[in-house]
Amino acid sequence: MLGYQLKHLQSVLRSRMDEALRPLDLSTPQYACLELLKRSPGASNSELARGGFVTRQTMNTMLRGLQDRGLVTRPEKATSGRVLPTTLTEKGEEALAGAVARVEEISALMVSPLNDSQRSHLAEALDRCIDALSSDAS
Amino acid sequence: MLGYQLKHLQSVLRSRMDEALRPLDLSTPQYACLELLKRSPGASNSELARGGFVTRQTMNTMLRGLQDRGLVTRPEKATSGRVLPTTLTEKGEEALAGAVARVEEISALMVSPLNDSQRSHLAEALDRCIDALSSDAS
DNA sequence: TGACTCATGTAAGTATTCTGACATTCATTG
DNA sequence: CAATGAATGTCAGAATACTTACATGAGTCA
Repeated sequence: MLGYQLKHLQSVLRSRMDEALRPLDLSTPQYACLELLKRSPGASNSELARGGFVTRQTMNTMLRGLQDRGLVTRPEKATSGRVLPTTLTEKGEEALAGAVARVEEISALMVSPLNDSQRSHLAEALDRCIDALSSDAS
Repeated sequence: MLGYQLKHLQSVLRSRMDEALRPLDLSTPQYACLELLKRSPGASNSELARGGFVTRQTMNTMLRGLQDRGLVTRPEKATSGRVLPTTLTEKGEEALAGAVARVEEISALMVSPLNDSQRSHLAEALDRCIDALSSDAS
């Protein structure tokens, strides 16, 4: 039953976010990718894939799209190993800034029926559920 | 931030469910479809699509797959309108029963770190968030 | 040093889901 | 009654994500 609620909320949230980001020509996964890069500049493709909960092949094609649009940059050759550290461009930061503003609105709307205490408890509960399922299956 | 947690939990849950259902040759969306049919026997394709948070085209192809495997039945022609009421077959109910057992385990594991009160509050909070985002955008 | 293991980036093909479009049926409404 | 609108089922094509597979580079250990 809780799994169903999760899917429901995720579905609605995804719809709202896609709507809000469409004017910027960004999808929700693309937004997530930019957000990850903001937090972890120079992250590798694989790291971004793990952070975005997609395969590294999927993230790879996403990065190419963002790269072709000039939102992110990757060096031609790796300096060490095979890792190509990705960073946001100026243009990418601007796009992200606009996107964040829109997403924040939706996020705020989503939790608007909850007070601060309830929000903390919700976040705490979700983290515990994640831990419980993440046990050890790699 | 909460959106990220939701995506994370959903991702892990989906993985665990797919693993658990693989021996039965069922995907998580297929399981959801069978579960919906159990609760609403004779549901239409569109109703199932709404309940499973997918488009009716997607649900249509899913139903064909389940139909070809003999898990669900649809009449050839509609008795009224265009609706083709779908129902679980004997074989479908058996498959669902096996699937439910496995899914229940995972569901139980997921909420194992929470006590009864916390589980209620979590469910309540999720419902409120859903309502807040579901306002009026059709 | 050399074999082994592991993680990474990438390519190709498959699977899944969505968007756009159309015909059909029922209900409403003038 | 005729016309309109809404909902349904379905087809075709595009987008998206995944699986399988392979080559490359780094670290480990005998």
